[in-house]
Amino acid sequence: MDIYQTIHALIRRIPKGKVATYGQIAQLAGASGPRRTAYALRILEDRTVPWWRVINAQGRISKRSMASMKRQQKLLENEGIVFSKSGRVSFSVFRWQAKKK
DNA sequence: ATGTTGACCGACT
DNA sequence: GAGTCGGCCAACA
Repeated sequence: MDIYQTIHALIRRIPKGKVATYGQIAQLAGASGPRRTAYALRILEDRTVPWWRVINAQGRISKRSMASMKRQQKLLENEGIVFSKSGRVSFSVFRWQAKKK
């Protein structure tokens, strides 16, 4: 099980209606930096992984393509997540708190 | 081997 | 709030 599979498994644990940041996932996975999370999403093929619940540390959707950004925001809003006028998500309300084991 | 590229982040103007 | 900058380091050419 490589680091990317670990990251995918972690993202699967994010509950509906919550979000996590790249850095948060990377840290939980023991990955060397937030960019590993970004790469893990890039190579993602598993449709069961809720990739749209991963956003950047500014509470904003990271840019890959315009189409994917719109799609991601819509998916999150369908789960009850609210975006501010400036397109940001409030972490105090929607941030996923991973349980310690 | 060497150089470039990021679905990033935090600190700093 | 908006930019810049440097650090990060695996993947890729």
